[in-house]
Amino acid sequence: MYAIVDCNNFYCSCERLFKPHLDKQPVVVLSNNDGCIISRSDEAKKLGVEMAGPYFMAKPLIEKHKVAVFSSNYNLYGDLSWRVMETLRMLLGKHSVEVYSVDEAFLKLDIFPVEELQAIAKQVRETVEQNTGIKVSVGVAPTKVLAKLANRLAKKNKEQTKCVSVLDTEEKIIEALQKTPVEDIWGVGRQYAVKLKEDWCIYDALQLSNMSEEFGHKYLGGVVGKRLIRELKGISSREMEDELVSKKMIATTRMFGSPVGDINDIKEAVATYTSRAAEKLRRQNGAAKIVSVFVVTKEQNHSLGFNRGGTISTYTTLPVATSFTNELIKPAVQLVDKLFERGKLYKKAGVMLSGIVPDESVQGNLFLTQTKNCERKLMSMIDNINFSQRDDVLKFAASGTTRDWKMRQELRSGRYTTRWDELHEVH
DNA sequence: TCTGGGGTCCTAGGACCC
DNA sequence: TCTGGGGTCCTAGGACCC
Repeated sequence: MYAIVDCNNFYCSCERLFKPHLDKQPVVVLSNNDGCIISRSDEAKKLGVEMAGPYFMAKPLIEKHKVAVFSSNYNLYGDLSWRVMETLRMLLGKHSVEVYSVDEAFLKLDIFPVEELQAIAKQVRETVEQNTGIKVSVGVAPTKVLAKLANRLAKKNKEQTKCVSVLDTEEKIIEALQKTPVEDIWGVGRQYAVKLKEDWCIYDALQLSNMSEEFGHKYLGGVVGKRLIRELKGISSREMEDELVSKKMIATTRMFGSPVGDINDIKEAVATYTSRAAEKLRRQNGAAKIVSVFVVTKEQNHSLGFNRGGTISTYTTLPVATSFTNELIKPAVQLVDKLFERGKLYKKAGVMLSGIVPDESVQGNLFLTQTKNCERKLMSMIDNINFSQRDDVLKFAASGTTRDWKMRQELRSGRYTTRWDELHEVH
């Protein structure tokens, strides 16, 4: 049996932890650049504030009901996430915990008798709340997909379920399948949902679970779809995965605070994003061989509806994989010259590092020149200082100093748990 | 005026090889 | 008139996730 543990309205809960007067008050958290709404408290949901909706469109509603609004504060969320995951590892042993996202983890519960699962799930929920202040919901079932389904139902009906739902009998599974619309199944996105309903008249998970594996393979993305159908039938087909220690691709991309038309601003932004991506690369002891850069133009199109704008990208392959910021910034900035067109306005840029290999020489390498080893020490010093002081105390000149393009983040709360100078004060 | 960021996996199709 | 079969590797693009 598997469990999925999912933090309730995670980002909003993090904000509330340090602002207890907001308990029971509507709260929302915005995406980067204060663009969209990415987390809502139950009260905000009830008011009709929509998930992933643009902030400016929800603003009248938000102001009318005095909803508390926060820019996203990833330092805070990341740290609280770590505390939640540590609690789970402490309870079940680290080999039974798979961190799936910042606010979700799968647990493998095979060692427990089925009749104890309800109590265990309850204990998990209570311990996490006790230790971290974060409320979670727990769904338990024979497969990961069914566990997600259980979790969703637990959350939907908090009073009755107390945020715990265990599908330990055939009847409970069928009932849960029946109650789940096809678009709410984990692994069915917008496209497939439309196709299932329009082409096949499949509206709920029970109907989908009665389809054949071949159907899944043919119409829901090959082996992925086949696996999905099997999981719905109760045949576990997604095992626990090892924690993804090394990423295959590392990206840093941002919207600009306002549209940018100056190539030098774009170069500064790209240099900054490259520095950040290189930091992530070094954290996993990797070195990258491919540097890609993309820019997104601001659409001149005034037609109704939201236009995603055109993305233009290009990449370069380095002769030798590297993790040194300076060696990555140079090619990245050169790529901007290839992409930039004078007279156009840009709203976003990004850097991606791929072709990632383990940086063998990280332990020191006899054949490495002395200067390389010096550079490596320099990089690790920069990382340490930036980490312990504040972001970007030390940066490369190419990143610029004025940063006119920097994203908006006007409503961010303090980084209470990761910065001494922003420690929460109680008066 | 104003719509995020960071990932994964899979498939199809082309280039190339023997 | 008529021109194989099997494999690998790479890339672009689509779908999904939170």
